[in-house]
Amino acid sequence: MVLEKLLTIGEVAKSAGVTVSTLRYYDELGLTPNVARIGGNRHFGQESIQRVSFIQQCKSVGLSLKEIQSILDDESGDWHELVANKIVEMTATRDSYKTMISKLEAISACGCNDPATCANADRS
Amino acid sequence: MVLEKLLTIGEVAKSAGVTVSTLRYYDELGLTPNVARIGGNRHFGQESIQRVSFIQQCKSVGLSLKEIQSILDDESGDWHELVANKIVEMTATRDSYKTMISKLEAISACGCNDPATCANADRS
DNA sequence: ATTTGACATCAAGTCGACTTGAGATCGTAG
DNA sequence: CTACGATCTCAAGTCGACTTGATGTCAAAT
Repeated sequence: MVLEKLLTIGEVAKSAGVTVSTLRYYDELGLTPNVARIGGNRHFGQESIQRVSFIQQCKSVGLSLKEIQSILDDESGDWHELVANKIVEMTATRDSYKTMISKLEAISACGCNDPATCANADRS
Repeated sequence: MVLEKLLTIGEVAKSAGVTVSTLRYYDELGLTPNVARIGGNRHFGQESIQRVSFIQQCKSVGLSLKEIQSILDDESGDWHELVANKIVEMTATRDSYKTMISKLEAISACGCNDPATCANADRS
């Protein structure tokens, strides 16, 4: 393989769109492997940018850092199950969202201005 | 109107499926209006149960207590906009979820076991 | 008379994901 | 050699939504 240029923490931060403190925090948690120390300073492989972006994507859909870690570290294929469960969860959330929307819209039409107790809201 | 029986904090907690501490906390934030004090003790109107359940529903779709408060307190119709924005947000989340799923499934098929950097993942 | 149970207040603790701040050190340009 | 910006560590702070703990009051049951 070709020698790849290692990146400073600042470069990774800029490319991945996170702060350097966040990167140190991730490193501390072991979310970024292959971090070389040269004179105390961290040096990241190129793949780190993709990896950190992936973490952000996962976070944006509601995964915790712990869950993300178990996906990234997985040796056993467990993340398939984890992801499957998350899909179910997410679908449920979407459904209750729909319910709430129509509830609110019914109340909106009613004009009573009390979302919580409006009679129109009961056709769930 | 008919005289309604007021409920103790314990009764509301049981019916709405939350702890009494949570109810005290909500009361402190002003999320439960019409709380009468009789000899120091809180007494809630019947509607409190629906109201608290409504709050739980909203929370479950990702609204913060502040946002919920602005829906419940709203005089001006602003909550329509708030809800509309949340729908957009939620839809976006769902979309990125889909993207992530197919990404993970592609990697799963590949077997390289590095979700973050798998080449198969790039057909976003 | 005392114990029990439900209620009260108030301060402090918890958890996750960071951020902020203080003070030290690295690496490079002049 | 010095100055500068980027980096380092470590401790503490932040925010939201509660929970936990200490301590106190009150009414009803034993």
